[in-house]
Amino acid sequence: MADPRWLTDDERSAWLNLASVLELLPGALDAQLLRDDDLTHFEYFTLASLSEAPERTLRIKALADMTNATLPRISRVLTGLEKAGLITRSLCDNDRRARNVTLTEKGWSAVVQAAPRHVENVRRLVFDRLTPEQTAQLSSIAESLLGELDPEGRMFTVPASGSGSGDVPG
Amino acid sequence: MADPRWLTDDERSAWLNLASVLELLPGALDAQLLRDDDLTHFEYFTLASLSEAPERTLRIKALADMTNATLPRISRVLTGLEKAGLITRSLCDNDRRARNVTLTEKGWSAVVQAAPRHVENVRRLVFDRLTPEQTAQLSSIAESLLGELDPEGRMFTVPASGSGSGDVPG
DNA sequence: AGGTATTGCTTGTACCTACAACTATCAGTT
DNA sequence: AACTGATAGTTGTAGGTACAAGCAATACCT
Repeated sequence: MADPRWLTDDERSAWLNLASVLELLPGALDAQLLRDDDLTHFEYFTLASLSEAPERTLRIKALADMTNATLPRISRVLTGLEKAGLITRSLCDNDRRARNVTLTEKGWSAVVQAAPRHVENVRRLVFDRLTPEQTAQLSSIAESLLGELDPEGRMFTVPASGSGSGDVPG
Repeated sequence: MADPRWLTDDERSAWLNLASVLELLPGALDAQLLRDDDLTHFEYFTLASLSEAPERTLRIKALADMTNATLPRISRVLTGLEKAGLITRSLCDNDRRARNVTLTEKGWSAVVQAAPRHVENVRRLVFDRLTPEQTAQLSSIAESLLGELDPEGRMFTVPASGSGSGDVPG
C-alpha cells in the first residue's frame, strides 16, 4: 500500500467536524420542513427553484441539473408534487421529447408559506452561530469546494451578492 | 404570516453554496468508497469508529450514538458487515440486553486498506482546495454549527480509548 | 431520405433508512 | 417478590433513491 499523504492535525480536526455537520445538518433541515410543511428539503428546493424561474417553469432536465438530481429521482418527486397539486407537467414546444414543469398557484403558496419558517431554521442552525466574518469565510470556502464538486457549475453557485428580487431562498 | 428575519445577501449566497456542498459532497464520498472498497461512507465510518475503540469493541448503542445512526439503522448495517465477516456480535457481560460489536481481523484489514484512498479523496475534494487559513476557519465554523446540531457532543466523544496507536481517520 | 447514436423522460427492481411494534432485560418503587 | 417504566436491540412495513432497461424524439452523418 503506497504511503498516502496523511492529514495534518488541523485537517483531521476540520474533517471530523465537517463530516459531523454533513451527517447532521441535512436531517435537521428535513425534520423542520417535514414537521411544519410536509415537504422534504429536496421537495422544497425543487419548488423554490421553480419559483425563481421565468414563468415559474423549467424543463425537467434543467430542474434535475439545478437540484443535482438524477432524472429518475426528479421524475418521481415530480409525480408526488403533481399528485399534491403543487406542479403541473406540460409538453415542451420546441422539443417533443421534453416536458415543462410549472409551479401551480397552490405550489407557489406552499413555497411562500414554507419559506419563512425554513429561513428561520437555517438562521437558527447556521447564521445565528456565525459572525459576519465567518459567514463570508463559509461562503468562500463552500465556493472553493464546489469548484471540484461541481466544475460545470450546474447547481446555483453564487459568487457574490447578486440581488434576488422577491424570490424565495433555496 | 409574520415577517421573518430574512437573509442578507451575504448569508443568502453562503447558504446556497453550503446547500450545494451538502448535496454533492456526501455523494462524492460514497462514490469513491463504493467503487474502490465496496463500502458506503457510513459503513466505513462505522468500521473506523470501531477501529479506534478499546479492544476494537463497542456496545451497539454507543456505536449508534457516535455515528448519529438510529438503532434500526445500525442494526441492519451491522448485519451486513457481519455477513461480510468484518465484525462480530457478542453478548455484553454486565447487561444482558446489550451486545458488543468487535472488528474482526478482516474488518481491520478492510479499514486499513480503504483508509488511504479515502483520505486521498477527502484531500482532493476538500483540503487541496483550501488554504491553511481556510482549513482553520472551516474547522472553527463547523465546530460552531455542531454546538446547535449536536449540543451533547455525541458524535465527537470517542470514549477515551487505550489503543490509540494505529488508528484510522474517520 | 435512411441509419445510427444520443438525449429526455418514465418505469422495473433492489437497496437503504425511518417509524413503529415487539421481545428481552434492567432499574426503581412498594 | 411484584409492578411499572425505561432501555437495548431486532424486525415489519413504507417511502425514497439509484442503476438499468425501455420508449419516444432529436441530431448527426452519408
